[in-house]
Amino acid sequence: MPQLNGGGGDDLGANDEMISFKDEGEQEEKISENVSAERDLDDLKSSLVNESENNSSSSDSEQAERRPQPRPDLDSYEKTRDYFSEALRRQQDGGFFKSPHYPGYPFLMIPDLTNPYLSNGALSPSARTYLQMKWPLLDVPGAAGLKDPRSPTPGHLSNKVPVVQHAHHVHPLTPLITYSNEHFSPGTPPSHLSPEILDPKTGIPRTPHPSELSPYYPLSPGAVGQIPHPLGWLVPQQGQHMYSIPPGGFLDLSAFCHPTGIPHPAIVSPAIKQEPNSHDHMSPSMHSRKSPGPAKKEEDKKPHIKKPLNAFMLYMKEMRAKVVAECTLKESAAINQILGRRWHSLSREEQAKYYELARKERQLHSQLYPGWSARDNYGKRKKRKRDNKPDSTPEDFSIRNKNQCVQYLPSEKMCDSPASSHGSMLDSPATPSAALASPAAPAATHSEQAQPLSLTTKPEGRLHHHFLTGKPSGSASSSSSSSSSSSSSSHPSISIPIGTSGSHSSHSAPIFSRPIPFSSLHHSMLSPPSPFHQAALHSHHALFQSQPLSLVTKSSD
DNA sequence: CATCCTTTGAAGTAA
DNA sequence: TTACTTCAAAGGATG
Repeated sequence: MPQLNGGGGDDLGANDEMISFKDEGEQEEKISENVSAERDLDDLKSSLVNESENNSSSSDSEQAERRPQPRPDLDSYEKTRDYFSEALRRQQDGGFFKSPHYPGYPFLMIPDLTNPYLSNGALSPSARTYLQMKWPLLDVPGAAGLKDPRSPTPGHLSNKVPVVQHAHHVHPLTPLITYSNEHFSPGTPPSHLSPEILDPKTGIPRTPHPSELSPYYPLSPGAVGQIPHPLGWLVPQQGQHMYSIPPGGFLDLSAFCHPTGIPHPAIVSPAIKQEPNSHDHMSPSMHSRKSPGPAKKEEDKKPHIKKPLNAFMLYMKEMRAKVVAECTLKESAAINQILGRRWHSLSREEQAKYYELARKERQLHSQLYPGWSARDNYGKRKKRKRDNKPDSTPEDFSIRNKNQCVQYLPSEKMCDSPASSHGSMLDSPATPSAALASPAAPAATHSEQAQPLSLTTKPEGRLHHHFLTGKPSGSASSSSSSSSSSSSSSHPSISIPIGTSGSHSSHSAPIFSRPIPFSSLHHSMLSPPSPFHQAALHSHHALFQSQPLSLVTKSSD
């Protein structure tokens, strides 16, 4: 596996995270990434707050609360990481807990309870049961592993419930685990669970090496509780916990507590949103919860099978909690913007992971639901009215969007992008010029400002394909302006001719909306990401930088 | 209560 | 083939 961190890898991983929001002072980035990040977040928050303040000036309190505690999590990021590393090491040495590095990945999902793709009123899409296991795909200790070092502490564990299902906050990657295509065989009876490879010596389940592990381990609900879980905890997303603590569970909570002692913000909210219905086929105990309703009929008929999550969605699920924790933001729209930026700032390796996961999910999905087509879901969701009316002129775009002219994210101080100091990333940050160039910036009239941000990101939106996917997502071509804002999103598309070479049309090359400074092109993946790629890319690992994506771009002159 | 908002990516439809 | 739309998650905001 790609050893991303040769020794200092950890740091890189951490940096990645921290830098994401860097906006100004990239020069000092090295010096104070934390600070920078914090500041960024603060700005972000402030801006958001301001928004709300405008509406109602009540956020003082909010600000107040934020200030005092400048993201301890970040501060302790390193520590935490180390902490975990050490813990891991200990475990590997024979420690009782074999907790994986990734708090989130190591779980097995019990298929019975969970079809992530089934959702529908009656079927809770998300209720899932997990068992801990090693994440097959992410066995890249490097960046990935450190992804969430701050793993939240299980706020409240319950041994009463061997299987804690949680609704929305499922680990994003779990679905993959569940449906791992490679080993998935539709007909396989879920009876043998054998993920638990007992350590011959200790008798304690050890986490099998990915290679020896089938990602798909159907477990019967009953069995779940019996399997001694090494860890028994999971990184709750957004405050949820799903664990199954063995009766005798020696859960050394302290080990998973936030080193700082400061509870992970996410943990604060105990309110677990449980999907009311969750499963059609669930464990007996759960069954009692749900009374077969009328809905059932429909389900039987045609359960709503959700689309498999794409890479970004997977990423979102994973990171959302973190972002939420870091910021006081609550609005998903805002969070998503942040996530979008972070996404862009991810290194190739990291993105590749998600693409890979997404790919597998799709495969799995197709295996599970051979006949399913995305089309099936069309129209199920109320159609957004956002569609621009065809006739709407480009300027209209401002209209549609909204009502809320909320600028969710503050412009990251522009895109002065750090000049991409390192340009390494996939998206290499746009060169300032590019940003500037963006024509998009419609002269912002007030209304248009409504989405300043949007400009930001979206511009590329359809413009770029991901280097990894290589698949054209849309129109990259038209460079120009397209007039209409095409995308749904409302912003005029920016057509920034990509600088450098952009050209690569040839092999569907990824067209970065942003100039691609370096060779990225050259690895521009002709093919989907693979670990190998990652290795190749390794050299480029860079700190992610902020993304210029954004924001706003000032209007060009 | 339903939909919007917002993000990226995949897949669908229409031309 | 291109261009555009829809949906996937999420949860506060809005009508």
